[in-house]
Amino acid sequence: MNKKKKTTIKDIANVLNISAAAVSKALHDDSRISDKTKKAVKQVAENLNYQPNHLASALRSGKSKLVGVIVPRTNSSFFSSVIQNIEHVLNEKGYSIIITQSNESYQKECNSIDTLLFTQVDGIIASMANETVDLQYYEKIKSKGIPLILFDRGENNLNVDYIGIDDYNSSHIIVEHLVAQGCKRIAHIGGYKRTRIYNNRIRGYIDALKKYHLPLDDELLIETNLSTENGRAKMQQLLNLKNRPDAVYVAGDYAALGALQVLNENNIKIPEEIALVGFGNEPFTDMVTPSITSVNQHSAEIGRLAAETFLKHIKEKTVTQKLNKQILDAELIVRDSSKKKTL
Amino acid sequence: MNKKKKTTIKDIANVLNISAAAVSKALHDDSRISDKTKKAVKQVAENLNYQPNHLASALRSGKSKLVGVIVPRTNSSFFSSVIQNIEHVLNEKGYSIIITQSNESYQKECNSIDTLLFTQVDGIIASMANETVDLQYYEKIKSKGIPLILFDRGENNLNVDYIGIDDYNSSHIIVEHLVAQGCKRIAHIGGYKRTRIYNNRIRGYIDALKKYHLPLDDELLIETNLSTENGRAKMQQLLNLKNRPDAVYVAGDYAALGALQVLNENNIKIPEEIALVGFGNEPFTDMVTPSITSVNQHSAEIGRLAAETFLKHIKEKTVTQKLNKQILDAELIVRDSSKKKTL
DNA sequence: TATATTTGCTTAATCGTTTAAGCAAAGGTA
DNA sequence: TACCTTTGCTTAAACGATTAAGCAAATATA
Repeated sequence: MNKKKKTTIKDIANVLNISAAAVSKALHDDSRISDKTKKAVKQVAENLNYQPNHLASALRSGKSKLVGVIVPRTNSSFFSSVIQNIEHVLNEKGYSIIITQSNESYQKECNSIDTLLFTQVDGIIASMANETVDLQYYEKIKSKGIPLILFDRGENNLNVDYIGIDDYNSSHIIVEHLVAQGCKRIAHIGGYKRTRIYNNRIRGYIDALKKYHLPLDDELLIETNLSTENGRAKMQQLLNLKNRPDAVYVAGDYAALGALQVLNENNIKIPEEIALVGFGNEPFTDMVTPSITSVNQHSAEIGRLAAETFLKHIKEKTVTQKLNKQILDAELIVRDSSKKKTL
Repeated sequence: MNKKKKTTIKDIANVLNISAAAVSKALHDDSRISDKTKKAVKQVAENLNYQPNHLASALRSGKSKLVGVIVPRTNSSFFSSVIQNIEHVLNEKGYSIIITQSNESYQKECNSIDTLLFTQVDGIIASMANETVDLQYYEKIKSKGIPLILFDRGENNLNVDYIGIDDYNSSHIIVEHLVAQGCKRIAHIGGYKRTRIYNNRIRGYIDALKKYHLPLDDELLIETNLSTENGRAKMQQLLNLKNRPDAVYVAGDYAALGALQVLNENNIKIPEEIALVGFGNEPFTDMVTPSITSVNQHSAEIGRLAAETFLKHIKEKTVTQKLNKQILDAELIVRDSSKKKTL
């Protein structure tokens, strides 16, 4: 019904009999405009319910004030929290975010990048899909000269900012904890080695085993995509071994959940017979029986840092990007699934 | 490093010695441009890696090709799935979506609306925050003349499109199921009556009790915000009753989880002593022990319909909006928490 | 052959804002 | 009084695309 023409700076200018340029400057508190005019302009703007046309200013200034965020999925507490914090920090500086989900698909990720570039975002903050190995699309972002910030799932070769937790050390902490519980045959259901973070967790696992003089058994180190289904399958595989492990460290909570289900279905006592540790501290780790020990990834901090890193780029107009890692310490949340001894 | 100037249609025009207008038309397959020129233009566009400047076309055409989506939160499987399907449908038609989270806060919701309007979105698809009672900001959207589509949490008074499930009938199905299990004192931990969907669930609960000639006991009908914490508190409240219920229907899965925890902690047999039913079919309902019977809300369908409804508005250039409800049948997923009898 | 229509482009205006350049008036300095 | 600076604005050109209007050449119609 209200097919109201939107108010523009020209309308304001007409009311006050000044130029549109003066209005624009008044609204931006330019020093060359008198206080009297500024006050008048702002008053009229208010009266006419003036809303600046973002498209016009974006076109003219070359800045869209939009930031693209790419995540594998939003329905994980980790990514959701990261997003929330990115949004919070950026909103305060007048930026809006466009969220896209890759659903762990490389194809979808490429589409997302195209969409974001098409929308003229001023920067992209991303966590890569599991599938992603070809970095050509990310190079495309860099070649456009807009800031690219990676978090969680990153890649050294891209030479851009990266924010994440210390995956290598997290594995150490986990193995240390399990050893303290008296575990001697610790298995690892890990992610794919080609993904940096999972590779680090695997390396950390191997080195920690060495440190505690535990045997490194190939049967106990499994790569998978960390879905719940695969967690089930791989746990079953471990149970079929002649020499079963007495602890399983799973590199993702969803897969850990699958493992837990299989253990429960086989009436295996957790943690007495087999202790279980997950990764990610998803809310459900505290809901299931027994609750699953997991690693808190400091999602809020990661989101905040990613946003601030973007803002730093914008402020400094640094076009050259280089590998700049910000690594946070992760935190082990010990729960029933690995608490053999009352500490 | 690559501070490449972006290619514009002028660049293409210069290469071919034709006008920018001709290039624009060629790219849009205008019938008044020869096939030869079209082919040449597209070739050059490809060679120069031309990417249309979305801001410019949006400004000129008055269409940003962006759709705003407002949800209470993204880290629920329901909203995440709705979003995913909205995105899927809209992307195919050349639209991108901007997702914002209200975090159930009215203030944050208003900010989101302002941000989206500022970004010149072509439409808004929203599910309202629990807190929202003042509809003034939603009226603002309507007054801008852009399509507004509500889903899940809607409001009749706004007179806009609404897509959701049949909450009233869902309650009927739940009560019917519990009666079939032999339950005679069915409690309801519901949401706030002021929110339409929770009101419908409460009305459905009351009417279904009447239908099955069960007593309607005020003690057994509780309003709350459906958080896990409140689920715990209200379940405890029910346990403290002299005359305990033999079934509890909770209007949200997170609150149902809290109820489950309290029941487990008090060693109450589920479903033998007290049967439990949740709402929303969150993945964790299938993970906890016992698994929780819940209601599937057809998130994918809702997302698809919301997107298609938006597209219909755009196509028909219908500026006048009216209350147009699309109500889907919900589906009860029976799990251990209410399965007394083997059916 | 003369006129009408179609084809294939060009010109120029436009979307709403920002911003470099310019200019008159007021105030300050010598 | 003559000159310089500052103040407070205006003018006009962008940003990159779309599009109405126009026009010449080619083709069709009478």
